[in-house]
Amino acid sequence: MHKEHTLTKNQQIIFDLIDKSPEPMKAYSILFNVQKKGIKAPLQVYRALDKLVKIGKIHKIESRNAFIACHNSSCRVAKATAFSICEICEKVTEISSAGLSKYLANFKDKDGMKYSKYNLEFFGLCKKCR
Amino acid sequence: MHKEHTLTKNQQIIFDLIDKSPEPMKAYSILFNVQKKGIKAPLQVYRALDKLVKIGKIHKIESRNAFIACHNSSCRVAKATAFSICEICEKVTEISSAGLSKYLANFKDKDGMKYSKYNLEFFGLCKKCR
DNA sequence: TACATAGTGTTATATTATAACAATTTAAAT
DNA sequence: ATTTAAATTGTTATAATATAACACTATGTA
Ligand SMILES: [Zn+2]
Ligand SMILES: [Zn+2]
Ligand SMILES: [Zn+2]
Ligand SMILES: [Zn+2]
Repeated sequence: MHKEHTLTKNQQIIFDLIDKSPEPMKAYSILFNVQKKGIKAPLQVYRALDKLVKIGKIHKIESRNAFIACHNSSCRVAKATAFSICEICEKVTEISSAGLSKYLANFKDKDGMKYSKYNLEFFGLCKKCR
Repeated sequence: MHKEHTLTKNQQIIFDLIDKSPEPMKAYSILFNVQKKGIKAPLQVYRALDKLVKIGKIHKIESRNAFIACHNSSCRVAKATAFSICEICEKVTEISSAGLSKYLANFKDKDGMKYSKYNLEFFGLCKKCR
């Protein structure tokens, strides 16, 4: 059993927004959307995002500078993430494949080193766009 | 045999700089370093970087917004990249593993879709920092 | 209570990246 | 050789992304 993090007000507002979004959200788009709830400055957004990433509630899509809610109960730690990204419609899906995560968690580089943390982004065309 | 790209003056200057650097370089650091050679504006740097990335001479380390020269003859196409990143000293190494690239090139998601393009970033501590 | 840790609100600023436009160079195609 | 298209350049301005610094408040814990 892992520890549940109680989100603060700002964290909850921002998580809810991202969680409801069908697509990854960018920081300033988040800011725009939560201004009516009293979150007025970029830092307030970035601080909440940092924390949410740290506890694994959301992930950052590095190639897009955007954030997506985690729907994969197995990666609460935010340390091993994989996504597929459509290069046309920008749809992003978190990949949850036991085989893939096992392979990557066990991967050793030339020096025999293992890495417990990674981020993988696949690019292609989604079903709709093909 | 693949086509050799003849670099333009700006592209060559910027590639040489990145290629000689022991660590990934950021765009504005590149700009600072090439100003004495007549490249004065960010756009001149970004345009060269875009092209160099496209032809696979350099790669972008997405999580660091930095650029590294490719020393892996097998990924000229810039479509399948993997790196290890030290979270302390920020050393970045391009991973060239036939097994890994084969596994990822053949990976199919839940819908049976394959992806020919991907970027993978491993995080950990390098030998020196452990 | 006292202390430490985390979160907040705010202003200002740093860093990363692109828009828009005019001119020039390069490589092909006729 | 001349025309044409594509790529590159130079330039100014601006957009988008992210952090520094400071004073203050809330929360948990000893
Ligand atoms: Zn996840
Ligand atoms: Zn799509
Ligand atoms: Zn490479
Ligand atoms: Zn290191």
